Amino acid sequence: MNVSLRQIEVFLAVARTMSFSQAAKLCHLSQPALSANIKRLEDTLGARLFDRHTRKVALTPVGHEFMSMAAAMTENMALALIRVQDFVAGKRGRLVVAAAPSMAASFAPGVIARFSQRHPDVDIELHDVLSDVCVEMVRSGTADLALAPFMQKADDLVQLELFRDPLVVICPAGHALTQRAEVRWRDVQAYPHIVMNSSSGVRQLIDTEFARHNVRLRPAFEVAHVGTMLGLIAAHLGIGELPESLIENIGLVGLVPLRMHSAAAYRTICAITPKNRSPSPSAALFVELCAQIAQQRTGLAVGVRRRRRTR
Amino acid sequence: MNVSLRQIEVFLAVARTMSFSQAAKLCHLSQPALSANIKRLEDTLGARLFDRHTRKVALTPVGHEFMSMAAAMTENMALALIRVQDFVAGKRGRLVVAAAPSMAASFAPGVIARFSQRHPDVDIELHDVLSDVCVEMVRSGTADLALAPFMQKADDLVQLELFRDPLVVICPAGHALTQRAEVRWRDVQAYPHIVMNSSSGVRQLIDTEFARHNVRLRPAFEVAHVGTMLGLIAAHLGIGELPESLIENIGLVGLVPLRMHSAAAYRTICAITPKNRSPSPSAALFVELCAQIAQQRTGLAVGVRRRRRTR
DNA sequence: CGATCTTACGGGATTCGTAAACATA
DNA sequence: TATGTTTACGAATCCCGTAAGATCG
Repeated sequence: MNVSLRQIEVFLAVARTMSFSQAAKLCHLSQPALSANIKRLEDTLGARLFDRHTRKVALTPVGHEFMSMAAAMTENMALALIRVQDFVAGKRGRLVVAAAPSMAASFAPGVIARFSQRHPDVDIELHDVLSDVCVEMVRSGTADLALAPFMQKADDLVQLELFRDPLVVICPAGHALTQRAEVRWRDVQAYPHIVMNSSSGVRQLIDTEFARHNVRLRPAFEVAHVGTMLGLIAAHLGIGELPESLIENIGLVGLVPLRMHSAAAYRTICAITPKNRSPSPSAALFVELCAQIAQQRTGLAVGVRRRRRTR
Repeated sequence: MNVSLRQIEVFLAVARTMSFSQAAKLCHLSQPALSANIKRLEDTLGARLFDRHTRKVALTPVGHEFMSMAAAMTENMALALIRVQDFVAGKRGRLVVAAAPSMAASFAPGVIARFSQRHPDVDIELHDVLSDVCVEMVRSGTADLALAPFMQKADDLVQLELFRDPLVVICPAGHALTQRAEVRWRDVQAYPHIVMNSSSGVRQLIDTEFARHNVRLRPAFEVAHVGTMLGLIAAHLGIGELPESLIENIGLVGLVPLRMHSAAAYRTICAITPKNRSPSPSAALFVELCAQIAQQRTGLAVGVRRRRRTR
């Protein structure tokens, strides 16, 4: 028993116009072709759907029954297809974003705001977790994408580079370093350090950089939270390095951020997606938007400098 | 945008088996043909539904979305088709039967009982109205069929003859006529008559028969209801003719029914349906059952006579 | 006679199956 | 290498449109 959607459509046209020839025009079919469609449908159902008299066409009882079914069916199908199309267009759906703490605090909110504005029917879920967890969520499929620093040796991931997130040295206001024109790793070495504990991505970056410059790290305190670090620094118990993004939206009271001179003192922030799985359309659009905003952000920074110059 | 039911079916097979080749077997298709189906579906939707790796197949997010839609759609379609099939098979539906008073009191209930037993999901509506109204209900489509006496000049109706409903003369017990071996119209003439008023089908039949036998009707009373007639007869105010069916299920107290000798003293009871409109399947089955039961009824009547003879 | 549905038949698009190519564990 | 999907191509099928036929007002 096979009833095609086309047959249902044709049937409804006849039922509405009560005429084979008019229905044929509506369906862009020749009248005999439409007749054949109805005939096939009637054959498969095993009953006549229309009583054909010479001048008029009328629904049989079976026709009436079939019509209520057919109308509901086509309506459902149309609605369902629109739903799927909206999903494909990224207008609808659910999007799970995993963001490293620094991104969750700085870059992600802006992107999410723009995205929600453009795609109000996409439910967005933001997980602010450590970089490693971000990547793990992407790998396991728990998250559609992650905003996190670049990961070495991750062949199963697509890591689209968005922008560089430089490290800054956080000092108490009036600290000796604030007098310097530029800060180098060896300048920093002299002072006691407040660092994040080793599960943090920032800590790993700092360890690498210290090692690369043959500078020894002197951790005065190992903390888990940024607030703790800032508090300790404000109390003159040491200085610390943080990604610029992490303090981007924080008002520093009695603290000064200093750019590092080293060109390598940055993390590359990426939009990370699984390589072997297709992204959801909304995820793809989200990544695209991330790239756009990252570009604008870089461009704007340059623009600001120019403005300052021209003043 | 055109998605066929076959494509949905094929898609679901792949989604369930997570394998193109296994799904091809389920769908009785060659594997390349199935691949082509999926490809076409993906093209019309504008998105991949499966991620194909060499060893395994996985649903994309769009695939997941489409699956929930597709599963619901096929399920609805299957249920709806079953509903229609049940309707076509007469297992389900609504059946409006118009029955002349005599039929509503005698023949119809038995048929309806049998029919309801066989087709419990058919809602039956019985209208016990005068013959003329019965026919009008069939003509207008208010009723699916009528059980009523044969109508002259009704080319727009199909009148399937079911059985003959003979007239009987109702006399008070001990009435002179009860002595006779057989009752003829001219025997009846001598006595005052209780008749139904002229809107009744029975009255029309009696008038015709009296005229045909050149016998004059002497109406002592014209009544509207059978009960009234029986009461008047019981009070020895006259005698009357009624179709046998009308008194079939009534206990006659102090009254005697006598068969008329005349072979023409009967009404032919028909199942009446419209000629130009297809009947609903349940109506057709009902008519068929009427014919069967009518046949059995005639057969049984003969059987009873035989039994009496063999005693 | 005219309007309308049905039947008959040739042409074209779609879809199928076989065979070969391709990709990955 | 073995398993499983994709591509290529000839063939069968299905479906459509034109033309002729049938029926009723």
